[in-house]
Amino acid sequence: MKHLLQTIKIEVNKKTYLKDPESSALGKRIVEHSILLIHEIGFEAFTFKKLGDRISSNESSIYRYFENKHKLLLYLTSWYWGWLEYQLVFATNSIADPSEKLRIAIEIISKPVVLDTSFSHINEVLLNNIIINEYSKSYLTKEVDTENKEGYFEIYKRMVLRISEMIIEVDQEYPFPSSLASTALDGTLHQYFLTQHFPSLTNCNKEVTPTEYFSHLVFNSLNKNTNG
Amino acid sequence: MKHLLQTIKIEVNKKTYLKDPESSALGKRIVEHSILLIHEIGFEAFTFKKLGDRISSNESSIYRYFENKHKLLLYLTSWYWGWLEYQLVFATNSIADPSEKLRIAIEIISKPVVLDTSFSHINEVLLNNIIINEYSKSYLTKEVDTENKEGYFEIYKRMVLRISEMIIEVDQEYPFPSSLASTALDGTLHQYFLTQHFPSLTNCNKEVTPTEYFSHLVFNSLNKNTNG
DNA sequence: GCAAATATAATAGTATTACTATCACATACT
DNA sequence: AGTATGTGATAGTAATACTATTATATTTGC
Repeated sequence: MKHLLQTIKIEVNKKTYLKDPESSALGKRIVEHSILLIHEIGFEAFTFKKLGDRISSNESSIYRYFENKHKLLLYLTSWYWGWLEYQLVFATNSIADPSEKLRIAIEIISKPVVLDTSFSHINEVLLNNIIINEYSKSYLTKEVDTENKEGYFEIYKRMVLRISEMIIEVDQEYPFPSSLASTALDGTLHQYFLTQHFPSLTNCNKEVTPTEYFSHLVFNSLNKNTNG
Repeated sequence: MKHLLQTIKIEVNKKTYLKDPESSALGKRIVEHSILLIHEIGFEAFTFKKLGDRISSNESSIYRYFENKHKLLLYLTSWYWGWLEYQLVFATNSIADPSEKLRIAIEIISKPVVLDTSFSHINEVLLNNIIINEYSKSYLTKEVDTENKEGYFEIYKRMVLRISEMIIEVDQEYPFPSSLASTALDGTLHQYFLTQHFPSLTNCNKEVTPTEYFSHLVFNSLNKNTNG
């Protein structure tokens, strides 16, 4: 599996970058250290100037890779969802039983992220934290409809669609498969945020995982046999 | 009820403002038009200079009411949650049956907002839209822990706590009351956002309301009698 | 191994933002 | 009438979010 993964490149929408950061050492350093720096100071305080200083490179050089920090965020988040989608597909592909498949899917999207050595310049643990803290800022903008049309959220949408299809496989009668899938995906990020900053608003913690909560939530919604 | 409401003032944390905007005509105009302008151009593009131009007043005058636009957002969002909390308490207070109480609570937090004439300078419909599009930006910051300690999110937390308590009343055994309450509150905003911008990721629309979805979700999670 | 192409770095410059400070004027209150 | 308070106008600063230009490396193609 390691060998297989080494040859994999996560495909993100080419419009997120001007020049593919995977195509050069500087590009990879930009991505690597943007994750570290955004994690450290937050997306609002993050600037290309600061990143340039950090990697002993120049602001203008970074602008040759990314139009602006918003596009960089779109790149990072797309990469993350592409990476997670890969995990999802890999883990659920061979499972025949619909319930077991959905169970594993929920586990994949809600379990704590661990480092993946296949992508050495990307720290998936910190990137996951950036997703928790910054992802919604990538779509809560006035440009969301334009950018959606341009395909910047394709991978995320595909993730929701996949989970939604798994839900339908478990219960054809369930009336809200897309909503439940999007709630699980968005809700997971939210529950992790709450454990970090508003522990009184969640029951998730070191012992109780979001996976338990969402498994309970999803499976109790399904096969209620409302006609029976 | 109208009479009663007219004497009500929604109490927000005094630290959100330097001078109470309710205390003067200019203050009310600032609040009124900040809602219109943020709704129009989004929080990122919103500046005190633009707001000053809009109300034929001066940037510096607005700075006398609010330290910065982040604090103004905290003011607006606190006001909104305070207003919604009032609706919640008013609507559920006299209900004895725990299930019915919770049902009404879910309805209150998830139904479309309509104009409340009791607060003439505040357009609750547009404010609700600002909450949907901007609320998470008020806490997805590096300052969240400090600001949380300073009480800026008290009303929101109280809302979650109230709903969580109602959940417990319906099912003492349910292991995730806080998580379910926070999922319902945050999830509602998310589902409304999806209907507007990512309709393929939700089943909510003109016919199917978030209320139906979340009622189904919550009540099917409860009283599963896992020990039986 | 050298020229040409390309990538990167350095510098400068612009418009806007997010403020702070000062002063002038208007009104309100006593 | 005199003082306090609120508001408006102007100016100024540091930082941001870029763009443009030029210089200097580095790579590559022959």
